[in-house]
Amino acid sequence: MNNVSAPKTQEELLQRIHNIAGSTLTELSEQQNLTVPANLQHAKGWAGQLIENCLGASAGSRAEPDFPELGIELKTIPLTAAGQPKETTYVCTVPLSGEMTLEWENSWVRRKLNHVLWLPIEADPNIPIGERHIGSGLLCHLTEQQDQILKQDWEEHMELIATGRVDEISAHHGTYLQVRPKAANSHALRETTNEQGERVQTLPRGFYLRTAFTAEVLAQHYMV
Amino acid sequence: MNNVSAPKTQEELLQRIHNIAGSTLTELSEQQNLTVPANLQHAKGWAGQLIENCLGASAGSRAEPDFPELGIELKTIPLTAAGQPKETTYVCTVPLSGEMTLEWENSWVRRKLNHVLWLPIEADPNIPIGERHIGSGLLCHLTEQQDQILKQDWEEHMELIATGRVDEISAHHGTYLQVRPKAANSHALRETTNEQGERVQTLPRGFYLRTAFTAEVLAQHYMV
DNA sequence: ATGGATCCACCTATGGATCCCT
DNA sequence: AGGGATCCATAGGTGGATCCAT
Repeated sequence: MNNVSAPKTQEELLQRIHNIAGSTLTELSEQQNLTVPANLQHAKGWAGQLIENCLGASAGSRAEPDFPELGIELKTIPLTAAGQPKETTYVCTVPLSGEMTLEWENSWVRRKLNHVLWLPIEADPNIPIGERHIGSGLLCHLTEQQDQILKQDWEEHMELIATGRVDEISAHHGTYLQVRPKAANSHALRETTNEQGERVQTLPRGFYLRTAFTAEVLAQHYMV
Repeated sequence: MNNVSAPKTQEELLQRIHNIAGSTLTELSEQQNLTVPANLQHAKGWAGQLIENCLGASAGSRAEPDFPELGIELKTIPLTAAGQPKETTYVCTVPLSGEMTLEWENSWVRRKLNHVLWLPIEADPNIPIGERHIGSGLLCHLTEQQDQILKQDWEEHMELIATGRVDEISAHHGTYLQVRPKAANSHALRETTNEQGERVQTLPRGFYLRTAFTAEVLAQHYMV
């Protein structure tokens, strides 16, 4: 695998995005001397990591945007044949122990989402993995309205988490932001504190963006 | 069956609505000397007609509101256990031949919907028919916004109908107002004119309100 | 053929489960 | 454990079909 250096400026990043727009995953993987998996069943994050490599994102970083110097997070969006987001978008882990930010403005979720480079990728199951095309990237800040709705979702989730009631949260909650399992399997355990203040084990969770949110992000830019 | 006289004023109608609010279908049917069916499978319109009788609506009228002197249409709304409309609401037949109104303001749909007495009825399948309660009636005019959206839906449908393309309309079309089959069965036929101006047979259709519309009507009044 | 509506099979949206890499 | 995500069974929504009375 080639190690591409980090882009030094936003302009450099946008140039790289422009360069790969229209490429297929096969083309990108050849640049990286990687082979394309026959299916994504056992390589779910493959395309995302391939693109991170191509763009010089800092790999495996924690609690930081993918391009820390630029403060920009990269998110691929798998699109159906109809051009709609096919899947929800993982944002970050839900804090279940340790100190929790209780102000939306300082939260991990908001820091990740405030400045995002959205990159659509074809994901119609009829298209072989290697032949799927990369679309045009969109660099977006949250709109006022999106920020308000995400804030409300996040505050409702965090209220339950902070009071030891994370097990009451289901994926049905939240307009844009969901809480869902994020683990190797349903038996995975992580420490947290229950309503009585006792240490107990629970399933690890992540924050996810519903497709309604990402669809809206895309729609905004179709309208420009 | 008792023949209840038509209410002479809007106040009289509202008084009758108030009187039956909270009653069960068994109570109403006893007043009318009718028996409650075990299920609605072979008596789909039973509750609606029972209530028309109780209120003195003019039976089996055509192209007119249920209370012609008052200009008021009666619509029952079946509610799920969660208080949401369970079914779409039939409005009227789609004109497939003869002269067609092409102005929303004069349309049959708008004349029926502009002034409606909505009457919620419990319709949770776990509740036996006779034990289902009548709710509180809501006498409503269309709001400006509802009128605009219905107008747009209706115009889009009528454009296709008037140009002989009714078969291109599916129930997926329309924000609030749908066009769906309205017939004894899928083999029923009715005369219409195709794109070439020839007389052909097609399935009879009706206009229906989506549950999104009736849910909004109810929600407006919860908010008052 | 209109007015009163509900039935029910299908299909799709998605919630919960899972997978790889570092 | 965190970051990259997609898989897939199933519940729920609803589109098309149907039913009775007049």
